[in-house]
Amino acid sequence: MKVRTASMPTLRLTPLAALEQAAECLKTLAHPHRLRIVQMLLQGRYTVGELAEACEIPSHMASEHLRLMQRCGFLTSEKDGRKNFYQIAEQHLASIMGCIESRFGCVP
Amino acid sequence: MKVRTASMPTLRLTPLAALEQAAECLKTLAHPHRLRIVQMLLQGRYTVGELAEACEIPSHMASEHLRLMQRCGFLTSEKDGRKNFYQIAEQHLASIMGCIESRFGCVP
DNA sequence: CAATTATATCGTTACATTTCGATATGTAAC
DNA sequence: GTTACATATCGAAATGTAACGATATAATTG
Repeated sequence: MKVRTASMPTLRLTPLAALEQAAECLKTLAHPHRLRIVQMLLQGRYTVGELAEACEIPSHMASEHLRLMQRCGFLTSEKDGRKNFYQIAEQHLASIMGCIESRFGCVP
Repeated sequence: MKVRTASMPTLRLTPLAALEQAAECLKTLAHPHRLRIVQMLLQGRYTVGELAEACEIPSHMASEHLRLMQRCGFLTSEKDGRKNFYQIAEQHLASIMGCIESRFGCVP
């Protein structure tokens, strides 16, 4: 067993309960189409159909992805006629997406 | 179909192929025990047994989590006798973990 | 060499997620 | 009212993932 000494700084650990929440959110984010949807919504307001077209998937599947992300607090929606516009609700998504983009490309 | 105008800035989109890679990595990260392991390794070098104890899991399961994270390039390991020390290989983990901590707690 | 310790791997079971077609709901156009 | 459109929901099939006990390897101790 490791014994802590004065020369050893105390280890900062987030409680497991908080890490479970974090893992849930990351799992929700961890899908290529959902990443693209978030990336688009960080740049504007879009309808289900527009997001589906950008991801090259049928709109009923985009709808499902949006429902998942709405359920964990990432997004909100506003109906306008028969269109449904989605937008970012969780502001931390900007910084997390920034990290992802800086690692996986397409940032000058 | 949405028509782009001068007042509308061009939409920056990471290619789907890159988002698939990103999603893979996020999926690997999206587990409470793996998050704790990464959080610890960002603060030092630890053995399988130490990481397992901190996560309160049997060490053969810690070993499995470590294997997954090593396989996607997050970690490397160095044997010393019968102990195996793991450490961070992917430097972007620091900033991503920073985002997660700032949202899910335990940062003053 | 036998026993112990630290880590890794295997095979199975249980559970969750993704995707898809079909269908439903609500709104607008004719 | 009927048709077309946008979105949402349902159920099934396929696939993926997590956890576990058992077992294996490899280094150290006695």
